[in-house]
Order: sequence, then structure tokens, then C-alpha cells
Amino acid sequence: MYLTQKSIYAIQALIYIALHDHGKFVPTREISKRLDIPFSFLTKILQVLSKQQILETYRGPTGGVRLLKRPTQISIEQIILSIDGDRLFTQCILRLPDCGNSKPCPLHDLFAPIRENLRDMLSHTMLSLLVKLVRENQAKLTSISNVNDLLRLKQ
Amino acid sequence: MYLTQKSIYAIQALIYIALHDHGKFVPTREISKRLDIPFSFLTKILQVLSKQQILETYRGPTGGVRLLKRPTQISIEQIILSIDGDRLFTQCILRLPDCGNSKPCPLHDLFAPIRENLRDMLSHTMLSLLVKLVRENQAKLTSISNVNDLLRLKQ
DNA sequence: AATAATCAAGACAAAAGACTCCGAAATCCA
DNA sequence: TGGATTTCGGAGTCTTTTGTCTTGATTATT
Repeated sequence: MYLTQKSIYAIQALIYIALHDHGKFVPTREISKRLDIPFSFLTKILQVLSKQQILETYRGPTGGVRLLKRPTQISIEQIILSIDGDRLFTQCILRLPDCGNSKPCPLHDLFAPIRENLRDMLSHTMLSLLVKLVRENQAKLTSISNVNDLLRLKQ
Repeated sequence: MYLTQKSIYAIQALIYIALHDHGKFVPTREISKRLDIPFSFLTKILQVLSKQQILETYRGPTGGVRLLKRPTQISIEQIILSIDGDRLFTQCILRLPDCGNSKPCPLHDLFAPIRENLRDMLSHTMLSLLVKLVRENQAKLTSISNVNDLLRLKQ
């Protein structure tokens, strides 16, 4: 509804990567299994995040993906912008192509502030906060697993 | 993004119908042409609004659709609920099936108030307000036409 | 050098959303 | 009564999003 599945997977994967960021590369297969994200779909998403300089990839054994920035420097807005573009933050709710302050749709004046709130919230929310909530078990990353499942070593 | 195309068409069509509500039925074909909405698609949408008791239909020459309620009694939330259901107002931004106050996703606490704002805004915004804005030419219903095009008699 | 583990990339398939078509039923009017 | 105009309802098509499969390139380990 609000986000595409791609953006959702991207946010979940980045939280997982940040949770396991000890300098080593995290394999995509591991992320895929733990978060139940289709592997080949996930690789494409991580490739985009790699081109956006949010993470780097490394091939071969011991390979995988690794953050290029600290979680305190990655906003959720930035992740969404990398994957979905700015549609969520700019598009008219009635999808009029030229809706704006000069040619508003009938809902523009009421909707624009809400859209702005959403953007502000997401631009001020850093990956580090979400990681903290998950690590402290105050939030869940998937419907099934808790943080202990996610942090446990490979089985 | 936020709304499905169906809901958008429903809102536009209801504004158009309210603009032309002089007791007569407005033919679907006319709405379709004036608002550039695919005719056969629009008929299905109007059928749903008819089952929801928002409008009534009438067949044959001089037939069409007509509001069953006054525009002051039809909220935009109600239109969206009729067509899309309550996904926009209830679904988790990360689409976790059981996200809520007890099992929140990492964005729940920040996102839920924004989703509530949107719902409040749409539940307090009545069709009559949007009609007023369009009639007074303070807002546009489509990217091309202004209110004079919409109010002009059949050409 | 051989093997295994990993990402890269393109073609393909399935699902969902958006839209079309067609025959039938209702209604008006000549 | 017959033809024109409209909605009704079901099936089907098209497009976008989501997900799969296969082959190839890179790299660590033995």
C-alpha cells in the first residue's frame, strides 16, 4: 500500500545486516533464509543498494554484503528513495500529474501536510534506531522470529 | 501508491455526480468521457458504490446513476472503505501480519499516528467540501478540464 | 589446479491490478 | 411491439509487480 515489497525487503535486510555487522560480510543467502525473502529477488535489491553506496558486496567464500555507512547515517527515507524513488513523498493522492499549490486537486491542501509528516518522520528515523528496537526485543522484524532467532549462529 | 486506481476513479466520479445532481440520473458514459475514465471499468466501480447504498442506478434511456445520500453525509473515508477496504488505515507499513501495539514492527510507533492522521482527515472530509472546491474553481478534478468544461451541457 | 561458495545478470513465470468485451436485462419512446 | 439506450454480470486480456531459474564471474580453501 504505502511501500513496495522491494522497499520493505530493503529495510528488513538492512536492519538484519546492521544487527550482524562485525566487519565481516553477511551472505545474501543467510538474510534470505532468516527473513524469508526470495533469494534472487533479494540479490537484485541489494545490488541497487550497492550502486547507491549504502552497502558493498564481495564475491566468493566469506563473501556477502556489508554496510558502507554507519546505521546512524542511513535514514529510512534514503532507503525508500533508493528503491522506490520519491513517489511516496511527491505524488498526488488522486494522481493528477500537475497537482501542486498552483493547480491543486481537491484533496491537496489537506493531504500535503500528512505526506510531509510521513517524509519528516522517515527522514529523521535512522536505521540505528530500528536496529536498537529489534536488538532490545521491543520490535519484531518478521512475524515469526524474535531477535534471538535472528542473532543465533548459522544452524 | 496510497489509493488504488479504483478508489481514485470512485472519488472523481462521485464529485462529478454531485456537481450534476439535479434529481436526474447521470449516465455512466458521460462521466467516463468527461473524466477520462475507462467506461467498462467505471461501471464496475459504480456497481460497488451502488451495493454500498452510496448511489442508485437506473437502466434504460434517461438512466444512469444518482446519489442516495447528500454530499454532506458522504465522507472520503467511506468511499475508500467501500472500494479498497480498510487496508490503507490498518495495514502495517512493513506488512507484518500481526503488527500492533503488542507485537510492533520497528516502525509501528512512529507510523501509526501518521496513519491515524490520514484516517481522521479522510473521515472528516465530506464529498460536499470537495465539490465546493471544484465548483468554485479552487481545485481541479482532472489535469485537463476546469469546472466550466465539467458543467457545460452535453456537446 | 580443482572445488566450493558467493555475487551478477538476464530470461522467464506467476500473481495482482487495471482494463475490455460481450451477451443479457431493463427501460423509454415512437 | 420493436428499436434504441442504458445498466448488469461474467469472462477474458493486458500490464506491472513480484518471484524463479539458469548461467557465468569472482574468490577462498585445499
